[in-house]
Amino acid sequence: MKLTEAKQQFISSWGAFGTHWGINRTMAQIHALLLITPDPLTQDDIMDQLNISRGNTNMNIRELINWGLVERILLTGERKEYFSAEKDIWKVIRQIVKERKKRELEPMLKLLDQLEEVEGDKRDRNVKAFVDIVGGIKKLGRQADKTLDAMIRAEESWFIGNMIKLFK
Amino acid sequence: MKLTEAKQQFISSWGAFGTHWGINRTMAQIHALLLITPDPLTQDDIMDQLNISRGNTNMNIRELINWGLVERILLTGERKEYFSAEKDIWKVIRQIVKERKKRELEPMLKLLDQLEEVEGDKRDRNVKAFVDIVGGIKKLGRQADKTLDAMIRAEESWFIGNMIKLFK
DNA sequence: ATGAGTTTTCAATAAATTTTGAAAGTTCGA
DNA sequence: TCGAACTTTCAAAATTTATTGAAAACTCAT
Repeated sequence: MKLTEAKQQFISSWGAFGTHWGINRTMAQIHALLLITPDPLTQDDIMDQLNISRGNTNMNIRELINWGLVERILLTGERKEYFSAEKDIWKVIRQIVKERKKRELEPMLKLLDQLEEVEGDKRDRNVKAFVDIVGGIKKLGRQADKTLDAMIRAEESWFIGNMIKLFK
Repeated sequence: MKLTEAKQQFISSWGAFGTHWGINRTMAQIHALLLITPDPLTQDDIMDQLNISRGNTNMNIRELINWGLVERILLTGERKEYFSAEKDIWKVIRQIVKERKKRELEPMLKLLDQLEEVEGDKRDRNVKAFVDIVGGIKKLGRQADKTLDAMIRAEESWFIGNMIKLFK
């Protein structure tokens, strides 16, 4: 397989993959393109390579920057902004985990705390079923929260080493 | 908070949560409703409680069954089908992980194997960047695959116990 | 201060996804 | 075999989400 074709495949698959995880196709594709490109790219480079409009490109680059996955690079003497993605996949994963934890897991746990305080007799099977489920989700959520915290702090070698020990 | 209100909140939050993970709102809401309802429900019960059409209800129940999260229950002497969700959250999570692994991680790893065999001189920085990224994703993906396998096989107590030991 | 180069915004449009509901299909007791 | 009860399908409609592109805003060397 030629490099050009392989790149194309990678970008398109990464885009499709993203849509299964609540990330929009274009954002994932831009990320993919920046991942496999050793040098920083400008907005125009990205527009040209992915055939997307300026507005779309701009909006999704900014979103990637918000996620901490892409950084703006200013080359001295150049007017244009360049963009570059973190290439260390372990760092990428940790960054994504960190953001999703903050955006989704933490608010969810906060909500569950409130819902668990529902009024009513625990002997009512409806109340019991509700409290049991909410409690169960909370317990697992709390554990996930701690585990992910540790993962975010961990070094790749430490993490993988421990995982292998734990699960082999 | 009253039970009715709490249920409503839970269903609606679970639905919103689902959309961040590539799951459609209705499917997540039906799942939520079945989770917090101790007794099996019919299609009509679900339609009424969530205010959705028959077709929509039917389609999403079937999808939940495909995911192994809901089961069809036939009560003797009743014509109607009833539906009930697995209530053990740990089992629910394992089931979801198992399915997503099969549907997404495994095909992705297969693709990466192909892409890594790109033609070209490794001294070309473009080829090198591509191969490095693909290789890196593959390595982490492989580890995730193994780890998730172990998790799927694990008992909750074993899993959480180990996690606590590992990460505290 | 000017204006060429560049980035950002956002209303309009397009595309993708979800939902509806009526019709077709199935099942089963009598 | 019939038909009532129930389930499934799917084309059309509604809704949601993504994309465009032109205009506005910004930036900086002169």
